[in-house]
Amino acid sequence: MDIQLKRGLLDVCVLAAIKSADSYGYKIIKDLKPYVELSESTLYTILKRLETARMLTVRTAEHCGRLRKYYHITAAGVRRIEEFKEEWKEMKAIASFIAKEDSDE
Amino acid sequence: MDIQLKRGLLDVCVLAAIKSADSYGYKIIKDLKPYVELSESTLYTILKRLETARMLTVRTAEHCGRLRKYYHITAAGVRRIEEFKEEWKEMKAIASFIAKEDSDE
DNA sequence: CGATATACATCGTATCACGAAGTATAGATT
DNA sequence: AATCTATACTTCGTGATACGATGTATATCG
Repeated sequence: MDIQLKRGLLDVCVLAAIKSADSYGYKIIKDLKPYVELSESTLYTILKRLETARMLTVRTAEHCGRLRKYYHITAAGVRRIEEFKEEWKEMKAIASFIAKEDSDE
Repeated sequence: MDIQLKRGLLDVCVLAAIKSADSYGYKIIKDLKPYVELSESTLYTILKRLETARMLTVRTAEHCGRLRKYYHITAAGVRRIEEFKEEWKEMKAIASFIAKEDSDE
């Protein structure tokens, strides 16, 4: 899949992945795998960015001797998802414009 | 609308805008305006990129004393649109994942 | 004991959208 | 005649971003 195309989805995907239950980096990657592939470096960049934007909070916890950083969505993060849903309507309009132009020869 | 979100659409939008009939910069911007706003600097960057990728060809013509560069889509450009339609299916799957995660509280 | 999975971090690079600023002409308004 | 607006294309610099490469460290399994 084209990198440019999925760009705008990634942040919201990560937010969606932690929305119902707090999660951590490695798990987020595995959970999202069926929908979008994203590398570790990409994910940690995103998590850092979302944290700076206060769309999530972090809590470090030990799990079987290994450290884990659990991410928790904030109200701002939830709002971001809602905002995305609105933007998605515009996206659909654009996509149908493309399909329309393509159909009439 | 979020810049990142529309990124992947822009190239294909421009291709769609010239598909049924050759067009030129200024007209493309006006034609796309109802769907996506894009500045001149953005458009000309895109046109240059698509030309380099051989997805369109350029022809300069005079129109009432002013120069116009008419853009014509190539077979590769048409294929790019087809490819987009496939990618769009994946995009829809991702968007419904986001909506799903968001709905079950 | 070595391979694999888990878990996180950092650096550098390439791609890209866009604002700003510039050049130039035609037609309308004052 | 002068000014404004629309048309039309160009270039430069910047900030945002995805990602490969590389590194650290531990647990588990064969």
